[in-house]
Amino acid sequence: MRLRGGARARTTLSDVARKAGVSPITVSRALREPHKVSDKLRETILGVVDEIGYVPNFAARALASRHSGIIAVLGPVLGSPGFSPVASGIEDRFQAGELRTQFANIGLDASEEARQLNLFVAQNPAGIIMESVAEFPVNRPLIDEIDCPVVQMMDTSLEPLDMGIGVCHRSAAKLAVRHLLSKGYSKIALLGGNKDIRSRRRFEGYREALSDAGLYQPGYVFDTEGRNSVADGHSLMRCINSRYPEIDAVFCHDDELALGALFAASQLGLRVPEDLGICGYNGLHFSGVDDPPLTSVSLPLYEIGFKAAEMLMAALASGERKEGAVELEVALVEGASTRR
Amino acid sequence: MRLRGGARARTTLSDVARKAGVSPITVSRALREPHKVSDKLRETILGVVDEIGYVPNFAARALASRHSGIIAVLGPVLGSPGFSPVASGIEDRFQAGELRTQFANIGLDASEEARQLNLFVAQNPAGIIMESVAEFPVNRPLIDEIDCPVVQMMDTSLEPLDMGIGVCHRSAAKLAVRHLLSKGYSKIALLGGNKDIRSRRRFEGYREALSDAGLYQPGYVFDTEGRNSVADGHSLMRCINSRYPEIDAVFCHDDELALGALFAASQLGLRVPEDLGICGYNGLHFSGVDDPPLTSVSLPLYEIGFKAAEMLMAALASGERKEGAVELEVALVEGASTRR
DNA sequence: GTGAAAGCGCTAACAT
DNA sequence: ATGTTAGCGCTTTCAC
Repeated sequence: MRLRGGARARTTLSDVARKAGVSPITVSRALREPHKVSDKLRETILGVVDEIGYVPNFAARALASRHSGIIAVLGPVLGSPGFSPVASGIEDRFQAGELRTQFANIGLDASEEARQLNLFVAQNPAGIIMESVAEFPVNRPLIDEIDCPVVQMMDTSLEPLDMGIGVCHRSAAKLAVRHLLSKGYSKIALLGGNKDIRSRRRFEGYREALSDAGLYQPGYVFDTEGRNSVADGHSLMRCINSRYPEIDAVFCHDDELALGALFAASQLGLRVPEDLGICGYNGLHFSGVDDPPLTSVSLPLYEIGFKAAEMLMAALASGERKEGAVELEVALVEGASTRR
Repeated sequence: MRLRGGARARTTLSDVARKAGVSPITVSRALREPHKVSDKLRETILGVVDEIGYVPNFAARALASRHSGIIAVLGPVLGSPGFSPVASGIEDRFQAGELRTQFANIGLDASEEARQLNLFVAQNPAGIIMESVAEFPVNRPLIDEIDCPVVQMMDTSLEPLDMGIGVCHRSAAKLAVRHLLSKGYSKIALLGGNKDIRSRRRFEGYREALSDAGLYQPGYVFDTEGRNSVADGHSLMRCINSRYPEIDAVFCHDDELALGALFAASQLGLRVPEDLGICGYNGLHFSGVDDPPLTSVSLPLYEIGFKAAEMLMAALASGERKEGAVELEVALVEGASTRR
């Protein structure tokens, strides 16, 4: 397989230098550190760059400078609605800087996490922001070896690797369940899986809150199979209703599951919130599609992304791998799906 | 800002070579073209690689070999449900190869398309797969300059750049509208924007089909504002109902808009399909959340992605930039939202 | 403020 | 099947 392109040689820094009558390094400076070059020269150089359409070669740049300018962002479900605000936060913070972000999906598998980490290490990333899926710090040694700052996102319950920012999923889940209890619901199901560490923390919070009230029922925990959360919530809710008609509230692992549950309830003739209380997780907005509007645990998703980026930049600026985890607050936003 | 990592020097190919008692190029071959190295040597070398934890430096590799091994995938809304099967098709085809795919969002803006193309050119991609958003081939000169094969996805109505694969959105839209007409609907609205070239093709198909029947009404075309299609469909449908209660069917730009319209209809007390026919676009599955199940124009999304990747690999194997567009079939999948 | 020299880590091309 | 040589295009370091 011929992976190279055509015969046409790309223009290089030297081409620009020759045409501008300066040395290559001056062109390099004009492009990366304009203030270090005299106004006159800079103007000439940038003119030539434009004229001959010079595009820098990132591989050469990365090789010579020992950094690629890439910030690697690793997460389990980058395409999910819940991740989207996080990504926006990250991109907004890096906006207009010299760093480029690159996203990679690691699914729910610690070994894929390791594989992707290795792929990025090969690229000398400037930094890594990750939402780890490993329950146990199996990839800890790998991360320790990495020559760049690492920010661990989303979950503060993990043993921190370098820097961390997130929420406590366990207490967030407790908050949700206690809210349901305070509204008079008592047979409360959990919808959605034991899939990764954050899910398990939510499960723990759910179990603790119910155990405290003497109402925990292992049979009321329902795992999802697929990834299309709305449809999952829908089918799961139907299944719950047929097998455990006594259940009077559901706490869902994410808002899409909750939305699916809401649709199913409506089709089953269950009144929400009278017959069934529904509480979601993440605090997404469905602009009226959810009728009644869903109660949800609102996470500062955008802020997590933004601050993760900020911590990374601070570490890069100082040149140190700092330690320290930041925990942000969550809030229960009461809609109409739990009011009674 | 110190972008470099810590002081620890990364192990290099030469380190491996020294330890294994061979020359660097032999290590390089053992890693990339194992069959060219004797079994014995290969075993020794891979042992050393494992032992000292050698990770190749992609920048050096890219610089020396003049290709980065990256396949750039550019599209307007990579996170959308409609794009997801396309991405799977692409990734499945490249699975286990030496090429890595890298995705980038270009939004709905031809200038962002140009910017991203330039960013990738700087990385010497092995190939590019793109879903262009430019109505006019403004980026054509840029693409002509690119030293690698380019596959244009989704829309066969564009002047082909190198290779193309997709469907004819105009006739697909016609198919949908004719279906609605055949079911006895006559006041048919169009939901969803004039945002990119594919949207406009659908609009053209819609207009043609209705004009042929003498039923085209410019006022029945409704543009969306936002990106959250379900919510958009929902609010737009409510607005349509209040302003044009006579409308008896809607053809939606995508299935999520259609889903939103379906929810709104149900809340408005409109019976689907009796009072209102709804037809979507893309052929996604909502597993029972859509009740009644939506009629939709089904596109071979996965196949488009898979074949785009295939065309690219064929071009790489032959070393030529081939020309030629492939048009795939679409099908109208009748649900219960247009049956009457 | 500008330049010369050296080399980042790897692979292509050409030996042997 | 393995090695030698040269160089990819840029940035670092140090000199002026």
